[in-house]
Amino acid sequence: MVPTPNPERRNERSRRATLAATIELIAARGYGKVTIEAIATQAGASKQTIYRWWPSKAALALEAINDYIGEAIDFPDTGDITTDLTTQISEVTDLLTGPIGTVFRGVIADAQSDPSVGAALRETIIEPRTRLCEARLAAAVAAGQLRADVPTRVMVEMLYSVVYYRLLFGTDELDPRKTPAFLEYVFTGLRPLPPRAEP
Amino acid sequence: MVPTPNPERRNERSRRATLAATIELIAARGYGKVTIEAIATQAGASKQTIYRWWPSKAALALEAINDYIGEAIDFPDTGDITTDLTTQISEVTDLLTGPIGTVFRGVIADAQSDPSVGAALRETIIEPRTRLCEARLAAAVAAGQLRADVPTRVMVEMLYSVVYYRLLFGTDELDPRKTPAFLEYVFTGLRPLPPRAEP
Amino acid sequence: MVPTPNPERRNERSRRATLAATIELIAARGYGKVTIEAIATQAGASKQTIYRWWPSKAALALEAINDYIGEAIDFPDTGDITTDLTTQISEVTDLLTGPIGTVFRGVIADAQSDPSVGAALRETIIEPRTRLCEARLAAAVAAGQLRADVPTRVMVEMLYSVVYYRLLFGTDELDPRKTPAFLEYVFTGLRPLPPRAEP
Amino acid sequence: MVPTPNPERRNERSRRATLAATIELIAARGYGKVTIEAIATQAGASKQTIYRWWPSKAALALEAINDYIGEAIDFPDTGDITTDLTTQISEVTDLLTGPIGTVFRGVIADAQSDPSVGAALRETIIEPRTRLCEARLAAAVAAGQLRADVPTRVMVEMLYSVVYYRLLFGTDELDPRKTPAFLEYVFTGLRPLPPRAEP
DNA sequence: CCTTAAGCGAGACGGTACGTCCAGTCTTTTA
DNA sequence: TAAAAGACTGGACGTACCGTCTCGCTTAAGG
Repeated sequence: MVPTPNPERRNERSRRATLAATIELIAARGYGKVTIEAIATQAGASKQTIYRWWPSKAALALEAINDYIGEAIDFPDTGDITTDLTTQISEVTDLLTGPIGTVFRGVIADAQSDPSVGAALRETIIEPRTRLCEARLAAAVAAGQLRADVPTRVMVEMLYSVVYYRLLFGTDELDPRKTPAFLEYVFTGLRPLPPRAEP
Repeated sequence: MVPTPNPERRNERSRRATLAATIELIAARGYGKVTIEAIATQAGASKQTIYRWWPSKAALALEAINDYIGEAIDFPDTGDITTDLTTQISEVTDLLTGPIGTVFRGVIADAQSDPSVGAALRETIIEPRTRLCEARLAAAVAAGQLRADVPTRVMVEMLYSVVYYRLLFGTDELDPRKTPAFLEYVFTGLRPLPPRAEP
Repeated sequence: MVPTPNPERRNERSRRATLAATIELIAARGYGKVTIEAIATQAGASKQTIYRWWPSKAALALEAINDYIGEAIDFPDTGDITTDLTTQISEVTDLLTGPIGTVFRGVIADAQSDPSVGAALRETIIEPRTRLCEARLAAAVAAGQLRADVPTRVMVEMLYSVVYYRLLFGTDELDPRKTPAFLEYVFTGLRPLPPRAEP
Repeated sequence: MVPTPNPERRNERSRRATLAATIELIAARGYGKVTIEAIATQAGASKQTIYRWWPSKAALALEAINDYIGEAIDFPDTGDITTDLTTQISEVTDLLTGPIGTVFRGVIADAQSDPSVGAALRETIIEPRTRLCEARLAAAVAAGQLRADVPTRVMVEMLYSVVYYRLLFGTDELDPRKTPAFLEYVFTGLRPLPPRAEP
């Protein structure tokens, strides 16, 4: 590593080229087959410059993702939690179906062996978005649209974990069109539906 | 690789030592920091012998896991699906909290870059157990304990994906004691509970 | 470095190719412009293999020289020290005019910064040949052809240092035809010659 | 390199500090272990400034040597060539025993790979001093103290090459007290001394 | 019983990428 | 406009593993 460089003097062109090269190469060859040397070459940067600003390929990929998806997209709030979650989960599913999905899978993979990657992953991606989602869910609870006795954090996990399960295990297709049905299952539960009251 | 070795002449002692070394080393140092050379040394085997029987570290780890957990544990069937799933999910959670969890996370990580690892993972671990679970769920559906209009495959994902989410992201503690409450959420759904009918 | 490899299992073909590549490349590009990577590539060897057997480029070059010039050429002994030294010094001059000269200059250069190279240079090249020369000079002293009050080691230095001076500084041409005159100067000294006795 | 800087605006303090740092660091760590970056840091100069005025570490070292030893010391002329050479060679030996010796060895080393360093070395150090020495030797020849049929350039080499041989190979100690005996060998030659005429 | 062919431990090999270091250039700021 | 500071490209360094390859040694089977 390099001793505490000065961020003000950083070359922005080199930074952008490096992050772009990271996504391009990973999307094209797969995370595991991309080396830092290849990224450096593709970006027209030197390895030293990369190591000056990022400690690992995973850190690079993580920043590339964050740059790509931009500011923490505000959670939609139309007043109806079902509508809003459908929108949101579909968007996430869409995103993970494209090149970012490949990059993301690689970062999650590296996080399994490198705790600092796991921490960075949680801090820069998972937790901020989880908190936004929790806030929206809390509002829905307050509006009487959701149970008050289920921790919002657990709700978030119930809503999103299936997406990651499919992303990582490849057992089922990631398809935004499945979102509404899935949400209905989560909201209504798996118990048999009671007979509708007759009018 | 070596051209089709003869499994009958295989040295069982060497095989066991290798699988044991795999789990020990991965549990001790983490999946990513364990090399095949280290496993060979620890097992008193030669690298050649390992490559003769396993194509990759992930394949080795996968077989080590399967050997460790033994026969596909039959899904319990007490007649009550809640009881049975509580038992089963708690057991899985327990397992993934120990050394096998570390090995498993490594295999999942490698599966993200190597499709053949993904396939092997699904075929030897995920799918067989998923099918057992689906069968039990189908029985519960038939017994009127679960909705008939939700694919059992989706039910399995809803029940287990949260465990893997926590395992891989480390956002929440893996704790078997949380299983009953979680099951209640999944079965009853997140909508507010209707007021109990007065007696 | 690699932990004490077993010389018996060494690949002789690889060793020869590496030493040959060393001389070829240094002769073609100059010592300083040759990298170990280039030698490895040219020899069809891997860097690791080179580092397994040689600690540095200089060590490689030194062994290449020794292999090239073969066994310590016995010092000639015709009975006449002038004849023998003429032969010997001319041969050394010839050798240093060719590719070996370039390699040799590089090793001497590295010896200035790396004491272990200096030691190896003395032990494998300088000292063995110095001792052979001293032995021949001692015989000449015993035969009354040379002064007995000058240490043979100093004689060796007086006889050979000019060759290295010219090799390293490039102040004067290295030309074997200059050897007889030079020897006459060293043997007779720089003082004016006394007038010959008339017959 | 920078296109022809204006020497008049040069910062003399920076120049001195750089040359001083060069000698200090090389004396302390050895020529090969000193980098231009280290010299810049030690001198409180920037790398750019160093590259503006010197093309290489060797050029820097060469100028440092020349600054250190000051004006080309005039060759002494007492009328007796033996006395004068003893003085001169002893001084050179003394100089090369100290820090300048280490710097000098480094420059000679670099000259083996970089012809421009060799040229600079000859032009700024070797040749000027050689010419002074040749002039003194020519005077001695004219005075009948030395042979007229030996080129003075060869005499210079015979007188000084042994010093460099010992400096570069480290085969023998550089000791000014050995100078008189050595001179006697060179002047009288290695042939056995004829019996002194009886009085 | 004795060959013989396979699996085995050992470890050297060609390769690839690692993360570091320094050369030499370029840019920004200060005096 | 020189100089200090230091980020930059480029490229070699020496290391670590990969997956392949010989090499003897052991071991079980078949002639």
